[in-house]
Amino acid sequence: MGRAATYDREAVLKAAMELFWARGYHATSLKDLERALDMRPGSIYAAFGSKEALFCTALDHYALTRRSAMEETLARFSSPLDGLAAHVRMLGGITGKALPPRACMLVKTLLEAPDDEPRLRASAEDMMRQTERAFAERFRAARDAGEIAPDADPERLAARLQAAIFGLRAYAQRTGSADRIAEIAEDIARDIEALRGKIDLVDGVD
Amino acid sequence: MGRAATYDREAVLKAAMELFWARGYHATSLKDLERALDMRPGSIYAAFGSKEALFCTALDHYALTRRSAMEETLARFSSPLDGLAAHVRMLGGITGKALPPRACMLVKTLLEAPDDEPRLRASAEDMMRQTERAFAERFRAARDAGEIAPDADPERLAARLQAAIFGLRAYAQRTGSADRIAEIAEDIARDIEALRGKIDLVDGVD
DNA sequence: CCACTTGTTGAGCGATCACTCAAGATCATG
DNA sequence: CATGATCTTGAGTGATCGCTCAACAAGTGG
Repeated sequence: MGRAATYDREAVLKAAMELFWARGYHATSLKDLERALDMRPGSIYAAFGSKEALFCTALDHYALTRRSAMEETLARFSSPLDGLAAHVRMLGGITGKALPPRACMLVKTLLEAPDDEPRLRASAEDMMRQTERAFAERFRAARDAGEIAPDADPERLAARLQAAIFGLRAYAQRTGSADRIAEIAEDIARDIEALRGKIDLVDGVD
Repeated sequence: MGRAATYDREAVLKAAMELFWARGYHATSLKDLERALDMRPGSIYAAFGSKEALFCTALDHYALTRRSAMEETLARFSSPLDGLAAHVRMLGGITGKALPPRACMLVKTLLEAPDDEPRLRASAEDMMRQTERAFAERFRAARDAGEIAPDADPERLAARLQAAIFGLRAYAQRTGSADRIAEIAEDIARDIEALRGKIDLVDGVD
């Protein structure tokens, strides 16, 4: 059935993701990719079609990786609120260890992509919306379980959480201080847990 | 004394800033700049030296503009805490009006600049540090005035606030909804004002 | 061993990149 | 008006961009 491919697609995608994540779309040239993937241009184009398509595939790979890490964390807690708080602490803690102190690749893509590159932008926006929806579902579950006030707005809480995480990760790229980042993550996590306290102000006065 | 320059340096810088802000450093070509500035390459290079130098100058212009807007807002309040809260509300409110729903240019630059472009990155980081220091000073003033708890950490609060603003602006680029952005800004502003309440938990129980 | 299919290679394509510089345009002054 | 100083112009520089494709390599089935 012809010659077998000599590269490991998973490993290649991971290398491409790492390079694009570190340098961004425009600042990454095919020469850089050839070196990082140890592939010649013909092979790259046969495997992925174009630089843009390769980037989108790498971005997908990134989103899937991060999403499964998040769901793993969330699943470890029966309380939705505790799960979300743990997720934020995880994001603040891994910086400098498993993850480089680098902003979210989706945010970097969103901020880098000009209006005339709609595919990259739309791809990043779409995955962000998915994550935000997952946040909203957890907040809704917390509300239904009576963890937070019944008049709490899950969508608003989800938007606020996502914005806070965007900021946390962007700030992580600004400073090298792992301690500061862990502090900010801790603050955000406590704000989530504090939603439990606000329920007392509403109907805990009986 | 020779020929006088035909362009208005202030207007040209503003146009360059707008273009770089919208499209980013790498995605902005000299052809784009020639069109936006209505200048030919020779004039651009005579006036600014290089694309990188022009970007840095435009970035300076951005930082100065935003910084003066911030100080104007802060000066309208005798309470440091109220000033900071108003600043955040201002950032959330102008989106879609005076300002486009676009992430902070400093953040965009920080996230776009790879490690081999240290000048852009260092420039953006430096201005961010200045803003963060200004935040810390206001929090310190609030503490000295007894507005917030005496054991509050101004630097930590400043870092958290800057991260929150980074996130707010990045999220603004993700969604077109001015209402959502205003809501998030309102949440952040209330968190700042709520620091006043926490003082009661410490020494307000007498 | 041959025919066939599929993967890899890398020189090289046209386009575009940031940038230069000799020539021309436009001032103030003599 | 002539001169000198300064600014503007835009064709053109070499380098690099993303990408192609004919030639070659390596596998399978007969």
